[in-house]
Amino acid sequence: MSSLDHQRLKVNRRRRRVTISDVAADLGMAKGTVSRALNDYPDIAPSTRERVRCVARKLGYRPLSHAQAIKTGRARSLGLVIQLSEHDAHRPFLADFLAGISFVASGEGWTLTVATADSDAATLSTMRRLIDEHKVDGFILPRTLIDDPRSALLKEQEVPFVMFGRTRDSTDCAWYDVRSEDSMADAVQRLAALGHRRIAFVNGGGHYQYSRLRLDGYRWGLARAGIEEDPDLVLSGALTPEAGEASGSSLLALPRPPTAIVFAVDSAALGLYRTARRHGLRIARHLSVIGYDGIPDGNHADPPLSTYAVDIRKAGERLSRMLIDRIRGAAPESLRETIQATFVDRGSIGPPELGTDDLARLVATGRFIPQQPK
Amino acid sequence: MSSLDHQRLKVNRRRRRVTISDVAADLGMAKGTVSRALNDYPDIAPSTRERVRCVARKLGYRPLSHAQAIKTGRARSLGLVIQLSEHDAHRPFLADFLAGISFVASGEGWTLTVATADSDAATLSTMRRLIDEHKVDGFILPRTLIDDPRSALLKEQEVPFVMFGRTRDSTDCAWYDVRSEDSMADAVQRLAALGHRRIAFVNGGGHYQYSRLRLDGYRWGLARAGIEEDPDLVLSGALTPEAGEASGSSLLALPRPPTAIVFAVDSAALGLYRTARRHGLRIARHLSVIGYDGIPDGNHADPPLSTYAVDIRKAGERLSRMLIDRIRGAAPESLRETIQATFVDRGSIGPPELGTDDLARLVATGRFIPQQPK
DNA sequence: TTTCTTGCCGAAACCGGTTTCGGCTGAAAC
DNA sequence: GTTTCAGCCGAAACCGGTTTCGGCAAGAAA
Repeated sequence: MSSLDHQRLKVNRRRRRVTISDVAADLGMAKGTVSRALNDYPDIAPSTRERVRCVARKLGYRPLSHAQAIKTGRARSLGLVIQLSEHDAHRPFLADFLAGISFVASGEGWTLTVATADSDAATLSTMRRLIDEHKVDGFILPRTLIDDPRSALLKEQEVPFVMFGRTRDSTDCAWYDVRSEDSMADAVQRLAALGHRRIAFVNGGGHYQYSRLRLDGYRWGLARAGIEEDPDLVLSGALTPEAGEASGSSLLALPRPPTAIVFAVDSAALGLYRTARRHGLRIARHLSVIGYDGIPDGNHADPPLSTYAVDIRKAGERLSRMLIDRIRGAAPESLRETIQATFVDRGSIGPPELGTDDLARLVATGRFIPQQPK
Repeated sequence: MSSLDHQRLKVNRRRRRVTISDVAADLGMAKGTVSRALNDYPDIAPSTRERVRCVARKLGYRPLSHAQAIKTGRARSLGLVIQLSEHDAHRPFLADFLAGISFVASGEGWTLTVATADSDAATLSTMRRLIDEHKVDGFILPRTLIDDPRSALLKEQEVPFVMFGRTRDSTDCAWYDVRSEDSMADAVQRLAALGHRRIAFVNGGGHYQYSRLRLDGYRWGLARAGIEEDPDLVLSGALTPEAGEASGSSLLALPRPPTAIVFAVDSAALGLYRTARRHGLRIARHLSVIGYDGIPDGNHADPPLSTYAVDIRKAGERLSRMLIDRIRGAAPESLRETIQATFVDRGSIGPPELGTDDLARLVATGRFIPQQPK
């Protein structure tokens, strides 16, 4: 490389970028040939391909992604619209989720476009904008609902997508999901194995697909443990510590309260600690509790909350991988995976120290008087 | 609109998108004229502009962002590279931060491109890739270091950026920052007003700019309260609960332990609760503690951690706004803002029940103060 | 009336790539 | 010695926009 070339390189670096024409000129070839060589077209001689590669590297050529996109119709970008209206048990995991997605995407030379929205309508209109301007080639849909309007939109617009979580109608859908129902069943069986017979279940929000599944799991667990379901012991709609606290209170106010409670959501489970404190009960000794999600807060509770942890980073990686495959033309049916959460016992469960009747008496005579024993 | 047009519209919606040429053809104009009309060029008659607007809307025309980018050199995308190796006090806030950025960006028709990295080197190479492929027009730099290699790179490449946090050399830098030093000073003064004279400070990581500033703030606070600094009472490097717990232990082991501790980082402050529990001390009664960040976990501690909360969503909004202005040509010097965190007293501070000597004796004798039964 | 603006728009170049098409070359087949 | 046919590459069209430039018409100035 002559010193003049060096100079030009410096100047290019500053003001003008190295284009494919620069590479072609340096090689004395047509720019179309350079493009084909770099994109592994079969009608390019291996020696030529190598020569082109070499010069391109030497000049520091990087194709302009949007210049490619205009002809290929591919922005090489994955879309993720995060809706953060409500409780958001996934909030603490967002960083890991993004890390997983971004890791795989970067490896393939793709990028991640993130937007946020505060309602279903806003989510849809944001997605529509991203589609219209063709900012992204496909979407990852977190937190799938039972009937998800997003998948309807994307199917209609023929935009590829993958879902994190299953949905009711999953025709033409690719998805990745954690089999939380299995964890719920596992939780019940563990508690039963410790000697619990009155095991309650506090579910999360109703319109999420996972709520339905987790309730199923709870029932399987009961069935396998040979325990008959008591409808009084099943509550739902608890996504926050406050709601969890309230659920706990009403369960303890029952004539025959549970000695163990399975929560579908960790953050609700944390609310039970307050309930227990108010009643002078010790978690694990008087009242066993298992959550689900593996949120970090659980570690700071006393005793730390036993829960099922989800490898959310891996979920991001897999979803990213699947979406890219999907965009490249893979059939949605071929892109479906489930995984298990892993149980982490941090000490919030144990054999019941008191039976349900003793527990009821303790609660009743405590500082807190239950509303009305029915 | 004829039914044939309707048909074509449908077909377009499906397979081919509406291009500017379609709009031009419908109007019987040149596509250049349409482009100028839509972009508010002055050499277009108002009536024509209106007519073009109308037809464009009718046909549902949306310009392809990367087709524009090729000529304008603007991808209309903001870049954010998140580095999540270490403690990450900002992790719980990531969602809000993204929401803030995304909110303003969307409003201007821009998008947010997010990438993650696990080291300084990876961060830089990721940024380089985004620059080379011109995926983004500028960057938001979170967690500014004292000497930040990212700003060096961006200055050299002449890529616009805004920093969240100040840095040592801020020439040509736009930034937004929370004056955490003021909060530290405020914390010390509050504690002094409650009667504390032995007030310790546990700092965060050394290479962050904020660590230096917060230490300054602590000192101002001492000076204003008329307390002389005791070097024994200043520790640093505590970013996690574990580190906070250790810092707390070593402070309590001093001959004249502090009766109050100011932490630069909430998550470290939470570690002190464990220390206190181990020593049978009650937070607020025997040991006052103030943190900084306002992480949600603090709410679940017992008693909840008093801290300084930062409006991270607003920070995202402002940074987004500033970066867009910067990309549009505003001078970096004109884009600098600071804001105050707000104190939230949740009950982890109070007047010292014991003097430093009594406290030392209590810790030394290891006499456990039983928790009073309900 | 002629000339000079000025306003407005069409035509075409351009941006930086990709893809199609056709022609040239050399070796194998006839 | 032709003919055929890959293999390989150049030329040019194309993608969907933006921007430059020049020309026409109407109105103002001479």
